[in-house]
Amino acid sequence: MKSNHITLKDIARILELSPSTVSRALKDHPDINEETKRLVKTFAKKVNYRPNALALSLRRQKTNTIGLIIPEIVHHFFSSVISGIEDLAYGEGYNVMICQSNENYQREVIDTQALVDHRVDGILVSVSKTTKDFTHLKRAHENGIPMVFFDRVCEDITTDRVITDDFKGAHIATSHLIERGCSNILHLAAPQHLIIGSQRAEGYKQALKDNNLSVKEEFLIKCDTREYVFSLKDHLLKLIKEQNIDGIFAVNDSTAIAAMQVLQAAGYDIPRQIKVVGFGDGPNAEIAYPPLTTVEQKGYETGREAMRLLLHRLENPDLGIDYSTKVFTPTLKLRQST
Amino acid sequence: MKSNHITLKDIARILELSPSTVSRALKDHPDINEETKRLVKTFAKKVNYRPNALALSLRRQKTNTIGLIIPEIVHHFFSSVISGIEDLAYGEGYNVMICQSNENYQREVIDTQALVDHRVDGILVSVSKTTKDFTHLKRAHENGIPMVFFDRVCEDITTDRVITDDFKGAHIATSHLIERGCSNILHLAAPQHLIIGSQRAEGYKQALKDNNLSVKEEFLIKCDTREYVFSLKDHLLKLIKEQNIDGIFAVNDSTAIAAMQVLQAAGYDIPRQIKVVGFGDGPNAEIAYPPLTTVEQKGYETGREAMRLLLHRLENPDLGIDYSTKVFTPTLKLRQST
DNA sequence: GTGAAAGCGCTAACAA
DNA sequence: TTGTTAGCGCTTTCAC
Repeated sequence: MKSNHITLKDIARILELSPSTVSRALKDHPDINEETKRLVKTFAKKVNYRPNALALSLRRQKTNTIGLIIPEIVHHFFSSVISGIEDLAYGEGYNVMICQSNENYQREVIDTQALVDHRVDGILVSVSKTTKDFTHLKRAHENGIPMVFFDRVCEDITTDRVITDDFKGAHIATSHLIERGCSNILHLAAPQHLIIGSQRAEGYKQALKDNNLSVKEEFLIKCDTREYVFSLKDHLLKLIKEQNIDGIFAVNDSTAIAAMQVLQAAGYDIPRQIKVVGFGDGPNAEIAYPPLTTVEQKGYETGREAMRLLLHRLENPDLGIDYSTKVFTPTLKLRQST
Repeated sequence: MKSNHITLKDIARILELSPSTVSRALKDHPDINEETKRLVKTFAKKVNYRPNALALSLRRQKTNTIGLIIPEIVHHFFSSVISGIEDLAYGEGYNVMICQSNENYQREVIDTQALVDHRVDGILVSVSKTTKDFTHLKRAHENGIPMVFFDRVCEDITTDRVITDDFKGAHIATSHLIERGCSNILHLAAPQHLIIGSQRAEGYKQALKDNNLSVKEEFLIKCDTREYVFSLKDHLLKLIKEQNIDGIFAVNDSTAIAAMQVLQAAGYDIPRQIKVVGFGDGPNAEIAYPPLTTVEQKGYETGREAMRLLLHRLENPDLGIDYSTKVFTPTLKLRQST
């Protein structure tokens, strides 16, 4: 029972026809005899013939495959993005080659390489947290591979982009805390070299300024994972107590939820004593106790739009440098943590 | 700036050498002049030459790609499986082509087709909930493509398998509830045509019998998603009240957590009045209120082991029908919901 | 030490 | 209406 894929040539030999006739018969070429067509098609179906996609791609110089480089599939936002991409891609006859960089620069470089090697028709990418050098992506782009960045973009490469208005999202979240009466607001932030990190921090700062609250650098803490929260626990609790913190805006939901758990364990009542807002609105937000008020980020739509832009470019190869940026404006999802 | 991948032939032409010489030079063939080698290699590096993986695969009759068919990436268990698979695959020079069936039979058929078309060297698969006909997989398997089932297996196809001892896991969970004093235990179950569904139900029943508790069919409710819980809310609350339910064993964590939320909203105290156990131990379990006692299922290890079995088979094509089944025995993760 | 030629599976221009 | 040929990018046998 070894690998025995039947080829077009096999069919030709058995049916005593030429490969080209078989090829044409299978794709209903007008000047093939109806009789022959029927013969070929029936036989092909019977032996379950499937054309070799590799050979096709090589021939056509088109793989009908698009590459996706994504930081971590476990995050709900990213897995929603994948669904958005796939749903559109499938409908258009494209396959998606998913690579998980695991937030690891080295892996991202290898992934890019692999996609280029496989001659994908285009690449969708959200860069890893640890990526600071973009030559691997630049090279692929200069090589002529259409590329669309989503969520975590690289500003050095001019191309299509799909982003969330992180500044606005953070501004909304922080303003909401202020409206609810908070005046000493902590921000648990992502690394500032990531645009989403700095934009969310800027939105937070601007909201404070707009409400005549002072911006204190020590209120902006680099801490963007659940684990990070637990490792900074003592520092956070000390700061919260000494500075009378009454609101926290975290750069993502799991950080926000971990913060709530640490605070509750220390005896704080949420939202009475401290109010918390997250960012993302994954399923965790509903499960958290209390359910988390958070900024709703549209993963599925982001993926879909990124794929749409890429398809548009693939179908119009002469678009040139007419790049577009799609911005999703997030909204606040009110729950009981504020 | 159009697609301009440089080929081996291009290099040969520019360097005024034959393609074969360039090919050999690049792979350090012994009888190529050192001088020539240096020349070729330097030039190849300079122009960033990358061999076309498609051409290579076609030539070698091996793609070094394995296909993965997975129900839903959003579930933590499955995304962990992916990581386990990828980590091993990468190390061995394999790429993974991930297809998400979305629990949809039609999609699973198309995915299988696509993987066969791409001539993947092997397939790892966990079947969708809605799949009842397995001909698509059978055909691929009979075509000689090595296949490993994980978690949700198909019993009709004899091949390598990686599974969790679902019976045991359910038995442990239910016994734990009984030990904690529960005597009227509900089971929120997965569809019974899925082996994991029936095995977990059987484990639940057996635990009841082993403890001289009666098995009531109306205590076994088909309900395996968060949404399902909310739609059955009234029925569940009625049943719980009328039958004095004091324990719930749910087939997965999100169902368990949703049940806790419904119960709490109805005024029940967990774990005092009703104790709840889940299955899976994803990150939700820690976030839930109260944190969820659950059966720990090893996603990463499952993926890794499935990939290991597949690699073993790829490297030993003459293994024949010497199939193996790896069973992971789950353990109980104690938290505050029981 | 290097090159010519054939072939992996497929298609399409050109011939018949 | 069907067949022949060449070629997509690569490797490898055989010849020189």
